[in-house]
Amino acid sequence: MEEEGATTVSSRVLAQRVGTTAAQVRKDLSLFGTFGTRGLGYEVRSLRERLREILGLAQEWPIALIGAGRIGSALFEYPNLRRRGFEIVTILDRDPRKIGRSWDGVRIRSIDEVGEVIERLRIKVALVAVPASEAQGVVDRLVGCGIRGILNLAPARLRVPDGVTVNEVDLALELEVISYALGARGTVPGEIRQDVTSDP
Amino acid sequence: MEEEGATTVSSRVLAQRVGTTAAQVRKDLSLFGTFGTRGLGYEVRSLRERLREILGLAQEWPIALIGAGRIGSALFEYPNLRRRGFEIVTILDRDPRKIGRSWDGVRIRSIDEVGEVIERLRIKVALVAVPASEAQGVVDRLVGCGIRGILNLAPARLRVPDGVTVNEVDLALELEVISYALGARGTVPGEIRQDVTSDP
DNA sequence: TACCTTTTGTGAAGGTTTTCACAAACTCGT
DNA sequence: ACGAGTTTGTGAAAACCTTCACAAAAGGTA
Repeated sequence: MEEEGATTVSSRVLAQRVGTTAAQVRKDLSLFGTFGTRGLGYEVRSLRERLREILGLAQEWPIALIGAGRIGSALFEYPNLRRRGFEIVTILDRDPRKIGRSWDGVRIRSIDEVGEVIERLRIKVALVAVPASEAQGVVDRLVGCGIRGILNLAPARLRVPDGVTVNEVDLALELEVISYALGARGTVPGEIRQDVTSDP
Repeated sequence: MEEEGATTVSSRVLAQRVGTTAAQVRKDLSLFGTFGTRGLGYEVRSLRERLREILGLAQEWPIALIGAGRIGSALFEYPNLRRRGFEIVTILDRDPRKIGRSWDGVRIRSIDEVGEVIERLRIKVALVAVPASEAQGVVDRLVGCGIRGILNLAPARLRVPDGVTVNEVDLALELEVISYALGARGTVPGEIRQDVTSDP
């Protein structure tokens, strides 16, 4: 919206863009303080800035990529991560044939160096892209070295201690969600919705 | 559990495995019918079979992969999709240098053939892995050809008509969720939980 | 068969989230 | 400076979801 030249935006327009209702937008924002001006709406630039603060996106996050296979490679080349403030600053793998190579200037290191690297680069978040069978072991080591957040792409349910945040992405599961939605003949609880705003 | 030799399982054990409560498991299942035997629990094999039916996973789903770039390639090689009943049976791209090549026996075709291919192979679900700027255009064509479900990996918000199911996966967004969770000083609504069962 | 144990299925209670609706606060044009 | 027109922030109501708790139904045992 900033790039489109808008200086101000209403809850109704925001809701339309993100697919929810105006009341929801206002309630959600109100949980963090008061952002808008009555009769006018929200000032785009300052709203953006305050949301960035709240979401913890005012800083750059250095990321460790664990697993230099197909998926790891695709993630590394994915330009969107960097654009959104997440930079993969180290790559760790187990395979001796990969260790020592570089991707675009970033050395692939042995997973055994995990502690040293994480401390030196002050890494708090890791992207785990290893086979499912190795995921739990890798995660245990990461947590042991002080990693606080993990985005897990391996189709494995991970156990982590309190205080560590795990977010799982399982593409097969996402396809299963679609499969269920398509199969739902008639009306079944849990149908996929595509909401549109409606406020006076 | 079937592989582990269990023939029967209680709601409590199921809950532990998936990270919820026994009551929740029972309520959820009860929405679709009655599955268990009082005093004994659920028969593993038949529960699995009925859940597969409900989720629409009793069939194999042929999938169209749109976009033969890095991400498309990683998806294609991702063994988990096939294991879970989703098989990529055609690959479509726009780049003439890629069209005509094959990945593991699957020809990369021109996006212009989309209608013909989808009809011939009876494809209902597509995996969209194209740049964000092209996503909406591609999706419009897919929907026009009768695609009913889309798993979108492009970081773009898609508009589709009613009756088409879209599921978006945005890795940067998932990292932002972690960023927020780590930043949350003290207790803030929406904290990440790691539930464990507790039932008498 | 009778009784004890286990575990489901499910109303009711409790809790959370979303929507409604409106006073208060602001802008803008005159 | 004033009045008409917007739009926020938010209590209250409605909707939704989860947990509780227990009768009912089964298996096992003697």
